[in-house]
Amino acid sequence: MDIENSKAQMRKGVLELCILSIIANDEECYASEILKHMKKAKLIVVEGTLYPLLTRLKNEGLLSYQWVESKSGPPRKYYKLTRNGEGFLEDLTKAWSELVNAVNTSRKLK
Amino acid sequence: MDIENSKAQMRKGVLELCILSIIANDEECYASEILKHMKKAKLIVVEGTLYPLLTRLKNEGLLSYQWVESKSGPPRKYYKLTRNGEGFLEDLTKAWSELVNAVNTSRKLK
DNA sequence: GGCAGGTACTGTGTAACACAACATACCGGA
DNA sequence: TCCGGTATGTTGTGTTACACAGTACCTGCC
Repeated sequence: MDIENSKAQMRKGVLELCILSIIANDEECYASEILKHMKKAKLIVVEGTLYPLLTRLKNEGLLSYQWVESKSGPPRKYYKLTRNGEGFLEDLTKAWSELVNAVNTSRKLK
Repeated sequence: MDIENSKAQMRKGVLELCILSIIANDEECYASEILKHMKKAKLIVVEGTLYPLLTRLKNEGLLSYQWVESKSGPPRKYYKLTRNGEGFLEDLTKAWSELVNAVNTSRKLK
């Protein structure tokens, strides 16, 4: 195991949180936009990872989507958070900050 | 997927970092002590998770251990970081703070 | 018609952890 | 001496989620 692997491992756990956050901030967006945003935040993800995740979140009732015509290709699925999704994102955000605290605690524990 | 599942998922990625941090701070410790520390930091892990991980880290040359007699049971394996382990922990710590920044960025991105 | 680019989807593999059962060593009391 | 309980360490199986690479389809343009 090298450091790249460990970084990928840490990233895994927060994908859900990041994707929901990005959708929440954008009001509405489609997969390629999400990918761009994540890339901007230095969280590299590929399409094959993102699409199944979006589908799963939709099936769980956290996201809904809408087909929108595009001028430069096939129509796009614009996602937005459902009410459940908003609640879940709140819980997730709280869990995240608790985790950050827990990790920092374990790093200082004597 | 419920919130507990997501929390578990986030926790997975940081186990390595936490365990190495705890061992680094304690100079030397054995599995049960690590479990106690993690519990104190609200990072619940069970033995069946910890032991294989310690073995893996040892095989990768990040940890070394030493048998030490105990007054209240069988001998214990006291782990400590190797020089490689110290370097790896530094990298991991850096990766962690980068991740925290990345997540926070994605949460504020507009 | 065919080519290029953009968008969405799928199938297979891998890695890591959860869980539960098992193995061994030590100690104290009957 | 034997037995039970506790502390420590180990192993095997299952689940889950993501990576990766390939596929499908639509659109516009030459």
